[in-house]
Amino acid sequence: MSLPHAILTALLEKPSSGLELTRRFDKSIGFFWSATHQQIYRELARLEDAELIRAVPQPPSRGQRKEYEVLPDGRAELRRWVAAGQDPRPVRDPLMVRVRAASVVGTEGLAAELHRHLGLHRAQLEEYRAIEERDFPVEGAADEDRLLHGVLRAGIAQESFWVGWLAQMLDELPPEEGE
Amino acid sequence: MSLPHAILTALLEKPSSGLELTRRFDKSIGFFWSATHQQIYRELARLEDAELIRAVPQPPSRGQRKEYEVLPDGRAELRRWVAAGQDPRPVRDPLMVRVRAASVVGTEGLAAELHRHLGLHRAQLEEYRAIEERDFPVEGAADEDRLLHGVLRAGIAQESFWVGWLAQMLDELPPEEGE
DNA sequence: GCGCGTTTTGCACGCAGTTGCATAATCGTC
DNA sequence: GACGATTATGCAACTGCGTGCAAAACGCGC
Repeated sequence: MSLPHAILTALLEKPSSGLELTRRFDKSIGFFWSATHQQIYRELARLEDAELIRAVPQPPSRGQRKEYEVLPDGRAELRRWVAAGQDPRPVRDPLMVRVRAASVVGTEGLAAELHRHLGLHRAQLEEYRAIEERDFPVEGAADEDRLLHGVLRAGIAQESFWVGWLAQMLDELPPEEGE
Repeated sequence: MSLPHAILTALLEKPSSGLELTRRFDKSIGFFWSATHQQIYRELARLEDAELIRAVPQPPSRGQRKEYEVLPDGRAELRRWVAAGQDPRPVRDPLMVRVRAASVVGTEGLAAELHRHLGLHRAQLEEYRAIEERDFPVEGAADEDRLLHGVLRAGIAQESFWVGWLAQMLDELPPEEGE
């Protein structure tokens, strides 16, 4: 259950409304924990219920912005969670299943799909690299920055791996018609 | 929705009962698409309903082994699925969320958790390497084998990445008491 | 100041996956 | 041949997440 804690983190970085959060997720935390706006609204309501966050006083009504901020209990809960243990979640990679299936029923149509993924991962890699240049231009920063940079480096390494792996697989794959 | 196709693949490699499937999942396909026995039983029932697989004739009763095999329609469906497109699922990595949270509320307790993960990934890497030595001792095999070896190489690369990344993060992290 | 699109929040439903428990057959042991 | 442990299948309830849709406020144009 990481979503509530991802939201607490985002709100500590900057108090926001549901929609703002959704947008910030799309280009930072969401790289590692994606969430739709409904998930976020639901979770904000739960966190407010649990009194870990609160909406800054405003006339509450539907369709009206509600700005949330983290309460002391929320910060404490996040601190507790950072130290808590949690096993890595089991891997679930449809592409690997697909390749395995192809080894049984034939590789027809597989190359195109690998190609498409290659493009997607290349694009993501570019995006990460751009963020790195923008946010971490020099080495030797503060502890806080080193952690954030570390997370970004993980993303870059993962995407680099996929780009390399997909290229190699496409190389080894018997060519298809219409390529 | 990869589970039914993972099961079809496994059944094509070798007709099996539900429990056998569960066990084979735990040490092959399950590395990339884990599943519990309940998921597998439910999915087998659905696949049988859809007439993609069938139970080889036996006195059907509870607690009695039911061996399943893939029907022609099932093989066709799997072939169709291999060529189908599917976007990579959004990443969901609790550990990255945790590190990011730590950059806001402090790293207390984080090192221990990173250390634990390092151990787990090291162990998984060992397991993959053992499988590689056992199943793919030499290069230049058949197409089918090259695909399977490719999937395994992906697993090895991922685990290697984690081991390296975690070691570096632990290196950079300020040391804690009681380490 | 009225209509209309946009922004922001939210509900309802369904599916995939997990956990806990139940039930039936089988096998070993004394 | 009775008992308990193990094997094998399955049901029920719950949770997290995704999709589709609705509803309230706001902003803009005329």
